[in-house]
Amino acid sequence: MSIYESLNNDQQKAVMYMEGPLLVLAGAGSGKTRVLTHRIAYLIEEKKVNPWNIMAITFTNKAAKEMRERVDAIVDFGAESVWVSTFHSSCVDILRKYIDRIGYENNFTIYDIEDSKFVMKEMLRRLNLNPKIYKDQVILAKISKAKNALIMPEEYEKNATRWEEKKMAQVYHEYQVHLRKNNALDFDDLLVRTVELFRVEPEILNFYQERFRYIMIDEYQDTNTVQFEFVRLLVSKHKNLCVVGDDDQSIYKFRGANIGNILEFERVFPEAKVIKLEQNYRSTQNILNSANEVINHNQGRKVKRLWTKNESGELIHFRQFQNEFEEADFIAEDVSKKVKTKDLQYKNFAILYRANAQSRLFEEKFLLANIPYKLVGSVNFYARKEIKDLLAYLKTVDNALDDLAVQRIINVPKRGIGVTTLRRVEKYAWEQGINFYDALLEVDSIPGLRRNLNKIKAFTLFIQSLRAQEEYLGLEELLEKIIKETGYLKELKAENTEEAKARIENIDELMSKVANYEKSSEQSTLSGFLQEVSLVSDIDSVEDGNDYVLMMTLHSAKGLEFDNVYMVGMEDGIFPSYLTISGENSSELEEERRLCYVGITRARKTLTMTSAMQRMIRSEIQYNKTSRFVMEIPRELVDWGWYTINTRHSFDPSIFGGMKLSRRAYSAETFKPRKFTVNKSKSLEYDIGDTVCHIKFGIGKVQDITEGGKDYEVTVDFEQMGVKRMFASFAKLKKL
DNA sequence: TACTGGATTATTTTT
DNA sequence: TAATCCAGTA
Repeated sequence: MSIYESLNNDQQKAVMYMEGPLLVLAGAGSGKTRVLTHRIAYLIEEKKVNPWNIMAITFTNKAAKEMRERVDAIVDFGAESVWVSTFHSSCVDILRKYIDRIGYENNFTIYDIEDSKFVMKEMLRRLNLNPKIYKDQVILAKISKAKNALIMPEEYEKNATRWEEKKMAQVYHEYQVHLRKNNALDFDDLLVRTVELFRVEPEILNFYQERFRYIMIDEYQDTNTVQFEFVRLLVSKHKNLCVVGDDDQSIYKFRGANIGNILEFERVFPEAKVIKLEQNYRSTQNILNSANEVINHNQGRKVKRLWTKNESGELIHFRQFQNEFEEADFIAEDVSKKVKTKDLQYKNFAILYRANAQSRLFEEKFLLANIPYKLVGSVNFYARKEIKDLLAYLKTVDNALDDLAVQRIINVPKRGIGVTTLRRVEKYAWEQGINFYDALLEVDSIPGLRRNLNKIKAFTLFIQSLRAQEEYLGLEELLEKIIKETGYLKELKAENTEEAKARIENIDELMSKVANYEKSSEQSTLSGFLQEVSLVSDIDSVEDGNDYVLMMTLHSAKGLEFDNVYMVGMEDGIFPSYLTISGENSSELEEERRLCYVGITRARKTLTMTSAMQRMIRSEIQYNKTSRFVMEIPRELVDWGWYTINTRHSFDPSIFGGMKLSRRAYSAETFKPRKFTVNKSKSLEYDIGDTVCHIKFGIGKVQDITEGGKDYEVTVDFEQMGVKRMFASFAKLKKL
């Protein structure tokens, strides 16, 4: 039997249609990834297309990785030469080869948002603009928007009518000048510069047109104008384009995603064929019907109606609570109960919320209930301070052209080199037209630095010695050396706070990532590692093997699926968010509704929506109505519970006394379930009868230890909290 | 230069 | 609530 027989009719059509541009309108859970992977297989095996000529583009590394694995699994030969990558990494690969044609050097650095902000702040200061009016974030957002719409500074200037816009254009221009001078690109530039390269160098474009004869794009509804142009240029020769998307799942308009790309696909490519995939393989009938009804309240969409052969399943559960504490309590208890009684795994559950700030309470409750969880988002691993510091050292050693990296670490740890000194060096570098680091090397000729001469020399000496050693030291050893000789770790250890401990763990994790990189890549170089690291996001780290409940925003959940989903904070003012209902802009409300649709369709078996009547928001108590989205679900599809009167979960303030998490962003790392699997083989450092200490529950006596499937389960009688059972590796008990 | 405290200000964010 | 920024002080 051929692999294509397992596909339904529409899927087969989508896989086999080869006559020009194809738009696959794939509803949630309709097997779009299957279509893409099978299409790749079909091209290679039936159409005898050289795998080398096939390009598949996704948005996240995670999606790319998954697609790669699935292609590997169904294609016998040549799968590894298929180009499967994200927009951004594809562009990086192209630019590393050819960006010198448009006035950069091929070893450019990539700025993340934090870097851009830092640069922007400095720039605004230099331009003497009032930071009260010119806010770095606002300006960067505008620049990003312009870039995503492929508007260059010159054009921005031309379009500007009002005075502020003219000023804005000037800032945009300056910012680009700065980037170029530092041989740096921000995320948006990766796309913009590639398009520019294609436009000015036809033979390079031609090369890639010949190379990528068959192009496939996933999540097409979230492409922005630059991405579209990138694709359009590439396919304009052979016209073998297949895009897969769902206009109902377009949720990144605020970041420049152009829903017109999908809605007007047929206009841009008049010969295009459209195939709809409406059979859903993921969810129950009830979940699907709810999703259909909700999304039906939107105007201006391509009409689709998902159906499934799956059973109708449970009703949608809705529970309203007095306040947010009860809400979190209920969910923690519900998960716990289901895991115990129904023999489910933690990884079958996900909690989805509108904004990251909502995660805190759930973390606290899950900690207390001993439920392993992983928080996705909020702070990207590589954006954490300690990680960025160490990476900045590596960058400086690798290539001291990156002024930003040098400036970041010159006084970390504290070397007594302050802002005034830095300004002087900067000024000197500016006047001489040299790099910051090179200016540091000429410190003797910089006026007004007498007192700090030696401090600076000590720093440059340190960097030079690291560079000298880079050649024969491995990456791991190099990093180790930096950590040791800067005293970075020592300083953190001395702090002895929860936060410092979390940072130390992150550093350990970085070490293992470096080690991993060295092992997995054929020729590991410092530059290679730094590049790999610059384009990863938090969601990429979610792996199927680990057993934990996932907590994330509705946005990050796109593309994922779970047996049991909780959508929390279903209140008007939270979701849909306050700003979208107060403004009379219905298109923003529609985007929120699409977000809701995305949330609902993540669920395979059960969906629980919760809301609180009362909620503390920024130290103010808010009273919110139940979300209009909940009301848009037909009444008969919902189990309304007892609507609100649920005495069992009444709020007991004593539970919260002294239990605040030190810091949200770090706590999740502290409870990495990774440690779960690792620890099992080791025996425990404590035994029955020992006195142990738990970071939240305090001191207690071990009553029992049993060996479970993956881990030891320990029963402890705590002085304050009473008897608790917990997983050993998760609880991290310390013997006293 | 480095630290402290008061004022200020808040979505969502694949890279 | 909580993070960030700036001004004033040690």
